[in-house]
Amino acid sequence: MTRPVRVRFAPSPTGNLHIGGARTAIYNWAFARRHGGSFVLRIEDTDPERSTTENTAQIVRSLRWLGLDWDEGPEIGGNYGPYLQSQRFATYNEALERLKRNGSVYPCFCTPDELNAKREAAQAANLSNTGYDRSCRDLPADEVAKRISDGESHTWRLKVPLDHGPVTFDDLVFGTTSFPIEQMDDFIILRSDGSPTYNFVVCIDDVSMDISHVIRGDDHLSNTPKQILVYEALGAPAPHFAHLSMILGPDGKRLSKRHGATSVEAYQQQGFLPEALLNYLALLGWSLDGETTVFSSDTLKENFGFDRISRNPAVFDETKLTWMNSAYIKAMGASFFVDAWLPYLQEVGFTRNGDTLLDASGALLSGTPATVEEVDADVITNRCWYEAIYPLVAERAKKLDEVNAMTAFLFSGDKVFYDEKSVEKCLRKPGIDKVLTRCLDELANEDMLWQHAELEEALRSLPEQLDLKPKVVFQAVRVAVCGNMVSPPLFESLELLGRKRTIARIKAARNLLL
RNA sequence: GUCCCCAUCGUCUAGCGGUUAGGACACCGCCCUUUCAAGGCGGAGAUCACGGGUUCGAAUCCCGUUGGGGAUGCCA
Repeated sequence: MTRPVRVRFAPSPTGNLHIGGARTAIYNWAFARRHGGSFVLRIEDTDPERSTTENTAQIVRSLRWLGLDWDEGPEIGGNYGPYLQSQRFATYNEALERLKRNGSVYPCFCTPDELNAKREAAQAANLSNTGYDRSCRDLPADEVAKRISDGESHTWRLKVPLDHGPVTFDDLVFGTTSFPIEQMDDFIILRSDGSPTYNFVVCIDDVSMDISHVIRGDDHLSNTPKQILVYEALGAPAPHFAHLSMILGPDGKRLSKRHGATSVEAYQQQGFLPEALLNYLALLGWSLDGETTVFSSDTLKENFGFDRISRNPAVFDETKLTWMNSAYIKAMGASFFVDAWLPYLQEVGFTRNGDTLLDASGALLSGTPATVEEVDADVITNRCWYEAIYPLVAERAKKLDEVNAMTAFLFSGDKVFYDEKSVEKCLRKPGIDKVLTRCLDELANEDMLWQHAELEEALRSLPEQLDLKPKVVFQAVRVAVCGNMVSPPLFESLELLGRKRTIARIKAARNLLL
């Protein structure tokens, strides 16, 4: 009989969702979906000092943003709740009482200071085992009863069975792993303040939530034998374990804040698409076939398995993530693009008929940014125009946050922010005023359709007529209209800008030269 | 110190006894081109950490060494 697949992602809300946590969540999710099982979200908030509800909400938001869904969790409930560890203390107490009755735990009256002293002494003496010396393990029962009734501060420790033999388990990623019992410490499962510790509660929860597979970070590999001992004391079957190797920073050290952005939220803000992050993270330690790098979450769900998970730690390569993101932008299509771009438009207050002139750093020079509602309304009524921008930026933008700068010239009315270097190089040259004049002549025809093909048709012969290189002519027009020698394709840009503004800008640029 | 884990191009990886060691990112050329990109084509880049075995044959199996990571908390 194989029991139904039930997996969980159990972050502790002491910060927002970390890249490493996100990958763990993705693998849990993919495994559950692959096997038609359940994916449970459990919040490990037993440390009231560092846990906040805001962090919990942020983690939930990030997971959702990534496109993950779960079957049970704090905000959606389920048959195995509550899903906040802080609300499960009754379960932990009950389990502890059970362990007290069957003699697998004992009270320890050693103070933290004593323990520290012993530990330091053991380390100084180069002892092979620097764990607890078990001095409280065999205290006479009457003494124990008296000290407890006297109210003496004490913890509860797991009584490791000394004749147990090595603790062995088959890790789905690392294979058979074994720990000598002599190394196992009689670790604390209940603190002197009455709160249970991680290695205890995690077992209780996984048992009572009927978790079949524990998929988590490699940093828990050495905790696993401890937990197996707890399962055994409880008389409960241990789940299967799958440990995932760590994600490292570029320096080969464990990924942390000092490596820069490490939260999912930070990548979201930078303009990464959830599909791209998910794809990249999925590939960081797992491979579909060794060849395919871009694949959908459906493909992941259908193919994920532990047999193709790598055991070595992986360096997080933001360059490759960025490339992946650009691939997703190229493939997403105009409609999804506009939806994804919207928040960035709202941030600067761009609208089709706006006049927000920004300088090179993105600071407002003149004009009035639109409100969020106005941007919203504008995108709804001019959806086609916004979607027409997509092909211009799709091949250029690697991240969404770059799109505003790329298209700012479309939102500044008749004015243009001129990049000084571009003006010097492409505009302030002898004869350019004539180029612009001729250009205006060609565009003066009111009957001409203002579309890129017609515009190109109208201007294509200009270089030959003026006996100039195409580059000289078109770069001049580009700077006149866009303010910069680097811009999206010229004729498409003119089309989007419109007849009136294009002509106004070229005239303004010519006047600048005269 | 002790225990556990890991080791293929700069990076992510494929490989699971016989391959010219494959792919992707990044990098370098060339082509395309009115800018920037994108795209196409090509290139360089890995004595498979090192040393011993086993085998007709080892990146693949075994042992050791070195290096890295993790654990060793009244954190999770």
